[in-house]
Amino acid sequence: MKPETDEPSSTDEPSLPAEASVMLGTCDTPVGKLLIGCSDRGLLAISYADAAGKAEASLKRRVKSHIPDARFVGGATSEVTAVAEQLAGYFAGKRTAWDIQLDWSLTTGFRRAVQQASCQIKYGETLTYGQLAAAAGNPSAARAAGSAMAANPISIVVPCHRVVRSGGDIGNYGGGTDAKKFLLALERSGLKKLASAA
Amino acid sequence: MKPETDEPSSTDEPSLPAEASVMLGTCDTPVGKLLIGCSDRGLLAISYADAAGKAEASLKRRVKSHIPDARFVGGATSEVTAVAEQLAGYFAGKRTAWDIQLDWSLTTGFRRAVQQASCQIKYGETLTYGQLAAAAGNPSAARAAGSAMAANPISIVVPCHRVVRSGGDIGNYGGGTDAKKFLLALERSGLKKLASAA
DNA sequence: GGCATCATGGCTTCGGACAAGGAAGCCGAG
DNA sequence: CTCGGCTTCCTTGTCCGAAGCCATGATGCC
Repeated sequence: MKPETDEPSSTDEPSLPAEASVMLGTCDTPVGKLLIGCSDRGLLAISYADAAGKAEASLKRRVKSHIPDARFVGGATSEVTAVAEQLAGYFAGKRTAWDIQLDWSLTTGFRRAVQQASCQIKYGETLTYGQLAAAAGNPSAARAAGSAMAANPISIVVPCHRVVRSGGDIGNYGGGTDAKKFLLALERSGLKKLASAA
Repeated sequence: MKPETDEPSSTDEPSLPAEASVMLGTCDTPVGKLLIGCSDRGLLAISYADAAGKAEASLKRRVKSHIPDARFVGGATSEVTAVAEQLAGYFAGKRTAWDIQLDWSLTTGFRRAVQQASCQIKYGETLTYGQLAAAAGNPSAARAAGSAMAANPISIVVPCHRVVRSGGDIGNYGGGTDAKKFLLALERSGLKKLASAA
């Protein structure tokens, strides 16, 4: 092993394939059309689509900034359709948890910690931005937790809609407060449905 | 696999041990005392020691900034002594190549590319900063290549002393220009010795 | 209750200041 | 005239500091 290795032997990144493909797709839901992005490592992003291709361009830019050599492939790949199916189940009130491998590549640092902490909030329950910040390790970083939620790359599956203001207010939401209300109502009714079924 | 994973499943870093130990040691050479740092992944750093512990503190800071949870252990570990032995052979004019696993963790981006490219320069040969920049992928970044060499974490083994000015000038060196001259002379005489032995 | 106000913390962005260079041009010595 | 030495103006990737941003929270006032 001479040290004169061309590029690799970086010992840092685990020799990831020079070219990473990211599969893109969409999905229609009661809260609007969603963009779905999957890498070979899991679900990378879910974001709200808009009429113009603005959201998609924004998503692509974001991916590029974290995965410089990403290559985008469209069409309904199995990874994307699997996610879309679980989303359909969720919006039908039948699914209360996800069975999806997540790829956190689009986020780092405290924000990632907050986003991962939010995954602990169970279906139908809510937490305060301050409580979430505490769960992520810094009780006084409530506002930063807000920023983290705003930067959530995987809407709905990473349940940022379950985080509300401390005053009882519902708080803001990237998809609009109406969407946030809808999701929380959906989960409440889903819980009732399950309870009555039992 | 629910998405609610506490911390890991980051899919980004390959689940490295939360605590990385870095072994430190020293080595006396004709160009002065050297600091040697090894991680469990290979040789991390070689830098010129100074009378005060300034160089060591600086090295520790640098390690900390790239490997936040690094823990330093002193003493002559096998990794460090193995490096010291190869250095002794090199300064005795008997060794012309290294058999050491390198850990590039302390450097990134273009600088890492330049430093890795410099490893292609063979014993006793030299390259221009501009040529090196070209080899690293950007022919017009000669000055940036200089910065990269100045930031070289692994002196001597990553042969930044083999890079000289285009005008024929020897150029600068972290260990002092005298040390650079010494190393180049050592390698020239080493080549002659090998030639006469053959 | 509703609202203005300040405090807060992490992240992003930007502008400027570096630094182990290079090439052109100018000048005086030989 | 020619060449070494010098100045001047490129050049480029990083680092550093400052400023701004925000999906909040607690307080005080009406």
